[in-house]
Amino acid sequence: MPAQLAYLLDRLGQTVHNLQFTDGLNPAQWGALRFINRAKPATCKPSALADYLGTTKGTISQTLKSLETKGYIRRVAGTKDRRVVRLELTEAGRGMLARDPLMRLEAAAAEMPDEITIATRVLSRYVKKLQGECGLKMFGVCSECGHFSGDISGRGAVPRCGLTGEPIAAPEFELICESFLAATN
Amino acid sequence: MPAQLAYLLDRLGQTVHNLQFTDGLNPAQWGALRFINRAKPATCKPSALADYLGTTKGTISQTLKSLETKGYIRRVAGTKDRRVVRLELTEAGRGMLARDPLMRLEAAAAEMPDEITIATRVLSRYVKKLQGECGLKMFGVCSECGHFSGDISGRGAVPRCGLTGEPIAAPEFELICESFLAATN
DNA sequence: AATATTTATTTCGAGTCGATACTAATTGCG
DNA sequence: CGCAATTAGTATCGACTCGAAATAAATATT
Repeated sequence: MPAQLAYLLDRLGQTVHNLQFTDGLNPAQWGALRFINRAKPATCKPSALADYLGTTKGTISQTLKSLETKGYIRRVAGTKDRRVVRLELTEAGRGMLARDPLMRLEAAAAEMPDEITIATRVLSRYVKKLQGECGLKMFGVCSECGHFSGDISGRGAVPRCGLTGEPIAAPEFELICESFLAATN
Repeated sequence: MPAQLAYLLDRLGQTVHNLQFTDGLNPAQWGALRFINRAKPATCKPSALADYLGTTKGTISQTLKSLETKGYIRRVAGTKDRRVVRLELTEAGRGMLARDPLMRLEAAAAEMPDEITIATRVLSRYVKKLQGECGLKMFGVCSECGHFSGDISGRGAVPRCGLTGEPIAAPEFELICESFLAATN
């Protein structure tokens, strides 16, 4: 009874981990593909990915090397700052995401949609708190970001990032940004 | 919106994983300590642990070697079947469990007890289904086992395992058994 | 402009993981 | 009994991970 939640999340984490040894990839490599697919171009770089996955830059470097060898990503030298490396999915990499093993997590919830929807909402707040307490850097999309100002619908003020001051084009709203500021609710 | 749940569980799993690099141990080693601490003596053996964690016997062998070197467990040769190895925690190993990093999972839920209790119930069913679909062997305690018969309170029929036919002593009710049969509800 | 500091990434070594091959003990069966 | 099939665990190999040190480019300081 006391350690109920910890036990459950331990088992869940284990299962999620084990699910991801498919198609010759491992959890870190799948995580990298997902990140590159969903992050803003400016956030598509090794250091942001390391923060996102909570591992070290050294590990990420190896993970990316492996993915590049397998032909799923490209490492492009930065233009403005020549230290940064921009990460891109190849066509094969994009194709791979259609086989993402974590889609099974959605499938398993299909028969209990209502309850899962509620539990997901609670869990979402829980994960945020947990990440904060454990020093994991928080990532998120512009439309939920504390820096965001303007109107998504396009009829009001021009959507803009309060941090950089730059306007944000419509398709970028739902991409992961490393400068994400969690709303304080 | 579509991949909401998968994203959340991915992040959660990542966090749970990262939490467990403490005190010179890693997630697999912590998992092994927890298992040995909570499993029946007859279930405290490498093969059961491998099934429990969803890894291979080879990997477990190395995990146990590392834990033995560090002085947290003992490997005792079996008496009846001389192939099996019985695993035991040392005094140091028991002390280590007081520092289990997953206790932070409980701590993070302290401020939202009611909601988490509900979410935990839903999640519990979800994890069971997920484990079933993903071919992960299910483990559980006698008092929730399909093989169990008798009365826990001690006033009714003698508690007994329907598989082995053996009576079960009180403190064993809450220990993990490899022969666990999930109730079909 | 020269030097120091910071930032971004890679390289390296020790330890770990998953898959497979192997050894040893037990069981099944003729 | 005797020998194949099964089961439990260990050893080995290549790939991967962590953590620390090295490299390289940009920024700050003098």
